[in-house]
Amino acid sequence: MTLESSNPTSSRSPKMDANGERDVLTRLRTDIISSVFEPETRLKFADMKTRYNVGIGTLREALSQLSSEGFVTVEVGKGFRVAPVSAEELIEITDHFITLEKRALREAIEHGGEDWETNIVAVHHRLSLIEGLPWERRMERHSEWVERHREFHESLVAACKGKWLFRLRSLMFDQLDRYRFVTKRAPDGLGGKKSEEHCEIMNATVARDADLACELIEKHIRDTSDRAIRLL
Amino acid sequence: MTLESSNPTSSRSPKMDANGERDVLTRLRTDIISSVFEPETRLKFADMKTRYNVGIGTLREALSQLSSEGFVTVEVGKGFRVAPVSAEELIEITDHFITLEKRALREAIEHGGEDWETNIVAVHHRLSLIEGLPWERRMERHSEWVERHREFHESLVAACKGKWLFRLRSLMFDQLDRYRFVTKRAPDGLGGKKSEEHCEIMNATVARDADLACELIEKHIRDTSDRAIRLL
DNA sequence: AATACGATTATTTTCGAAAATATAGGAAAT
DNA sequence: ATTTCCTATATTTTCGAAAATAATCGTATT
Repeated sequence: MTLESSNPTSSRSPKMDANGERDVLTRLRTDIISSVFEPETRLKFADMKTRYNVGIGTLREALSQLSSEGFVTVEVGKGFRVAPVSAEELIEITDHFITLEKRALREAIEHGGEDWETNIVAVHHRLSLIEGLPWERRMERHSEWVERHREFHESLVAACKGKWLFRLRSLMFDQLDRYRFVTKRAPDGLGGKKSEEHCEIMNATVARDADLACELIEKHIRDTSDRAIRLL
Repeated sequence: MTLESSNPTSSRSPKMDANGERDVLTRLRTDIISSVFEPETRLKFADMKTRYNVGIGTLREALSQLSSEGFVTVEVGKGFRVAPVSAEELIEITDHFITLEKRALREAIEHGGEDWETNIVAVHHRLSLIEGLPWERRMERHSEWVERHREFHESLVAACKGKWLFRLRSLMFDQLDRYRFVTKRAPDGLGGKKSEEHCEIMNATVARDADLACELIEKHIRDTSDRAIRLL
């Protein structure tokens, strides 16, 4: 069995269309997360149609799903907008995410098997390849880093029993990602620190030290969120 | 200011279409919650189109939203199905809901004003009008009871600060509702007990006794869920 | 019998035209 | 100048036809 096939079912399947392009739902979500559209921006069908090269119906479907996920707001008869952001909301999302992530992590540590462990190490390695790069290179591949970072955190909790626990924590993670993005530009010099933290989290998790892993991950998330709050 | 206009913004707006009919998303969700379709049933567009008298695109939009909410599953190229149910999932949903509802209730008790209080009393009264009926009458108006019961629980936490807290707890409430429905037929004789519990919960909440209110509501939810688990 | 293949049917998915609705602009009335 | 009403424009929303895909069934081959 290859590592690839042992991958836990991901919350977001790749969903490539016939041409090998990511589908419009995924692309739109990525664009909102990475602030291609400012908060409150109207998402007109005419524009979106040309931008993503899909029909109106397909767009509506994607947009209404994103409204369920909280990325866009909808006012009947007046279309869709990118959801607003606020420091207050970031604080709340951070809080929920930490609670859920810690619960999920404990469950995963309790139930995870060898495949789960192995996957964590593999995914972490891919992440570290980018995090080890000098600042400029890292920035070039930022969108890739975002994806690897998401995969890493997901791999940690992939073995958690609760389906809804996983689902809710993933919902909150994606929301956090959007906020995390505002800190992208700041040339922190924290790259190294973050990379170290990821390593420590991985070690504690694989060593099945739930208390330590939870403590580390809480601090890790809280730190980055606090940074984002100050920049908001 | 009338009571009606002081109503807190509901998570689910009525969304009537031009003819005064509830929209397809709402109707479909209600039908799934109330087990009109068995779990795992395929939801074919041809059938749904005639049943709800809407176009295919509109249906797709509704169905993909319901998949975000967890009511239907989707397999690309093979359409939509009613999500499965299991005792295991019910246990998990109950657990999440209790956690969220208690947090939300504390926040609401802390921040709620006179409008919030008044609305609770009003909505509770409407609920009690049905719950006071003899068993047979109650069964006739069961779907109405479901709606009133939803409104009652929502009114309790309506003043909670956290938008996402409210959102997540509503998500879980709707899922619970689906499971709650399997207990409909059972002629329990618990109607009176439930009605009493609702009254006590209201009293504790309006009296701002957060500890008591949380204790009562936890017991209230746990009891009904346990009943449902046994019947599953 | 079992398998593989191709043709037929059933179903989903995509798309843009048409209907419904909201917005903007401009003339008339106060 | 402000409001009201009508017209023109812009935008959303709905719908079913057409394309793409999956399932079914019968026939041929081993």
